[in-house]
Amino acid sequence: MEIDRLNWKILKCLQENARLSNAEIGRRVGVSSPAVSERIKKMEDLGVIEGYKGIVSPFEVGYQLKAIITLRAFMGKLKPFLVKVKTYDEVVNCYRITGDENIVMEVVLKNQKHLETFIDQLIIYGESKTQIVLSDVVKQKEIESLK
Amino acid sequence: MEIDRLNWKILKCLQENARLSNAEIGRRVGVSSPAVSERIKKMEDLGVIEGYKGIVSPFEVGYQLKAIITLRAFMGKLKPFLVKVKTYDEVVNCYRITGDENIVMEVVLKNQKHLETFIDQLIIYGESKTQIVLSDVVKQKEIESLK
DNA sequence: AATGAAATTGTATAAAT
DNA sequence: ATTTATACAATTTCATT
Repeated sequence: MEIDRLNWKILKCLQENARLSNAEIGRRVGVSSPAVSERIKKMEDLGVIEGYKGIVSPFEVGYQLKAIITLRAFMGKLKPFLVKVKTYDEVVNCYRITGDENIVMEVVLKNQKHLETFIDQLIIYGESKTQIVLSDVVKQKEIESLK
Repeated sequence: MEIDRLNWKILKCLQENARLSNAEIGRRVGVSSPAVSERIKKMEDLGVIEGYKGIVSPFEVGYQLKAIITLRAFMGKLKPFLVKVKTYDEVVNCYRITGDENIVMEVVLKNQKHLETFIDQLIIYGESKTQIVLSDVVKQKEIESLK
């Protein structure tokens, strides 16, 4: 697909604030609202835009801890884990990766006790390593046009 | 703050599709649109809602590789890195963590060559380890009410 | 592919329960 | 704190260029 300069401007607006009206986006990028609407629809249909997410602060709703947990799955345990991990409310992101560890997860937790019970659930699937997140340095940075 | 059942329903709607109108959210959760509007505004003001992001597919816009890169910073190099990392378009998430490594990053890249040039930029800051992402198992899972 | 105009729908503000 | 009423604004559809 051809993402022209105008579409990139629209994507920038939507990545900054997905609840902007088409009219407001139109004003910012210099076209009419039906034009914005049509371009957005096309990018949705083509999968360039995957969706629009309201970002909830885990901290403000009671998740006081964030951790990065890697898992080195036991033989035959990777596939069952890939199914199970989708059911954990605590896991906000999970990737299958190359290397000694098979899995890396970003996890939100209430407190140490919650962390302990969560890690206990992992032991049947493999060896886990936990690193506590001290701070978010970069948070869901916008995707930009590659040069 | 008290997030009641109604606010959780509204948050669920917004996390699924941030571009839903207040009227549509009202229909789904069973209240009028001004009620939705006021509750959303309050949650925004309190920081429960951090924002609304349009999600762009890195793959569809030409980033063919995703990697998890950890960095063990050299003495005195962590702080300069924390400043520098915010300027990299490739880094979509970056956390400071406990443990041997100080930093973990989620990075999007065009291809192997791009990965190489990116990693080369890191060598002045510390020792990096790169793991290629094979698949997204869980992707920006919604935050749910803790029981 | 973008605009302009008409009909529909949504938003914001106020007053009232 | 939510609803209803109202005025204003935005969205969608369609005809036009």
